[in-house]
Amino acid sequence: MLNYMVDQIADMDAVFQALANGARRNMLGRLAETDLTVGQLAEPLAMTLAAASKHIKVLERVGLVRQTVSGRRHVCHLEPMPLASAAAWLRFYERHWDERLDDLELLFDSEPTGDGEVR
Amino acid sequence: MLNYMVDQIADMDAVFQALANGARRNMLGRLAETDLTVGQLAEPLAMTLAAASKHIKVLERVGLVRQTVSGRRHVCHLEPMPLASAAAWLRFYERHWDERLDDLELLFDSEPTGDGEVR
DNA sequence: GGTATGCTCAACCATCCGGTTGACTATTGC
DNA sequence: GCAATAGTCAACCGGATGGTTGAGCATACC
Repeated sequence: MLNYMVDQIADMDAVFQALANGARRNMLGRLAETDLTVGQLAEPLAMTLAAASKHIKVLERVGLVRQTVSGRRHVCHLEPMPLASAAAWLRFYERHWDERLDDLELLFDSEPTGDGEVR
Repeated sequence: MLNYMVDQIADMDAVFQALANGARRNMLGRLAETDLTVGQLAEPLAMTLAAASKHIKVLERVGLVRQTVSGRRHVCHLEPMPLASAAAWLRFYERHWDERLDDLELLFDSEPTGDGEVR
């Protein structure tokens, strides 16, 4: 019943699209620590303020960021729920990569001279 | 140390980009059940074989699908590891949406006439 | 009041994306 | 051998993306 809410927050295409950009993932990562202004988000990202502002609007449109104006500063806040729905989609495939990793471990275990060093 | 391998498989941008399309996610979902040919993957997806072929190539480029030719049929096989690296990136944010869901539950618990029905 | 700061908006540009069509290759079945 | 089947490839097209510049608008500071 909570899952229903999680799934409805934004459509998958747009969420994954929003995540398909390093600058935006960088922003999300830093917003996970604390709220930041547009300028602070832009600062380490070799691009103009206008470009950063557009990235933030992409994140806002899919519900990943909420922006509140405080004086002349626009403060951004992480809204994590769309990430939960993306994670939920991925979780369906977990058994597949688990099997794959089990196979790998089996391979390592049967390695005769293995000392933990991979290659 | 296995994580190292998982993270290296493909760059995040491309993986999330590949997932940012419903047709491609549909393909992955069905490949999770069983291997399928290009034609079988295309069949339920209102688009030409050529378009489907291009989607499959996107999935191949990021390592999500491996294609083997068998006669005139091209059989596609799910390669799940890039999904694991996407999931790993998302897992970092899990605590955020967990907190958020806890807040929601708290809200529901304090609801005076709550009977479990969400609107 | 006047100037610097923080940010948005609109216009523009090059590139990418998702789709089509048409031509082509290779296999299969009669 | 010939026609049908299964796919790929290249060219093209319209719309989305990711960036820039320049203008404009509030707010903060002296």
